[in-house]
Amino acid sequence: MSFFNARLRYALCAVVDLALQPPLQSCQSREIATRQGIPGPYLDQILAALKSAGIVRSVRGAGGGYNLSRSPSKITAGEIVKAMMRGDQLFASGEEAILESSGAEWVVHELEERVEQSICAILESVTLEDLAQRKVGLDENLAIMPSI
Amino acid sequence: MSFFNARLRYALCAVVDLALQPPLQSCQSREIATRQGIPGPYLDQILAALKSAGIVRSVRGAGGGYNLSRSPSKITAGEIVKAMMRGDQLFASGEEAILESSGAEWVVHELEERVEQSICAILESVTLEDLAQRKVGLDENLAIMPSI
DNA sequence: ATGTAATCTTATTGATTTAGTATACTTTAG
DNA sequence: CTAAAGTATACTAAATCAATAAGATTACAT
Repeated sequence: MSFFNARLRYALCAVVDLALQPPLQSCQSREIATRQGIPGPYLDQILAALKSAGIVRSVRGAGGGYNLSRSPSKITAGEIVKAMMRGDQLFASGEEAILESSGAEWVVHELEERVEQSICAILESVTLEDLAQRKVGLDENLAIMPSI
Repeated sequence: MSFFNARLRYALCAVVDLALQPPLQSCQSREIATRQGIPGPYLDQILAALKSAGIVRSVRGAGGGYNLSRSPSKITAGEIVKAMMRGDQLFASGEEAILESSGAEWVVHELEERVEQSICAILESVTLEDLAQRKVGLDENLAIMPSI
């Protein structure tokens, strides 16, 4: 099942990682990779996709790296998810064809649409700031009661 | 993206089809297949999975077929979805391992869980009766205003 | 009994996607 | 110039998807 795949999870981790770094300072992809346990070259592909979606910026050359292109409070989880979808738009293909068919496809399609709507609503309501703050909170708890 | 795949869509169509047939009467898989435009032998596999999940019953031999094992109002879309998931339980694998990790996996996991919760809530709130009635309603509309 | 109509079971296949790896190239700070 | 970074493309092994194929099993009808 799991609607999230490794690529998306890695992207979200990477971007939360960036949100937790001091801003205005660019951060090497390898640092992110080791902190988050993501295979280095694979993360590069993901960062490239995030860049072309306008979510991160990059500075090339020695001393370069990545940083968020906007403040974490202005980036939603939904944007990351959209950036991670290869080509296949949600509901691109011909709806008329389905409507015409005498089968139950249309009703099923409506259900599917309803589910996707609710997914989008959640993802768009969660910002990177929310996720980053949540992580800080959890880390503090873990520091107080280490490995129960 | 699309959280629904062909197998699941076929299963939902098949089961809505059964809900629309006169009850207590078993219905051949081939009839369902042609009505719903599903490849015959593929539907057989799907019906087998639905059977072992206790959603449909079957009568073997000549004159046999399939029917719902409960009234459509007592079967939710969520059950169909669960029945169509091969083995991979939602959130089977070790949560502790994720919690221990210093990365952002846990926060991402929480988000994922929240999304799945909302999907389940929708799917469990929709019954086969709802879907079947909706289909009947649409078919009536289509009869009144044929191919605008 | 036997034929046949139906479900049931298992295996195979080709295409696609996933999750990486590998390699080479480009840009730029120092 | 050169080393440190990102960029780009191609490749691969494994898994999954959507079927197809072939046969086994069951039960009703005659």
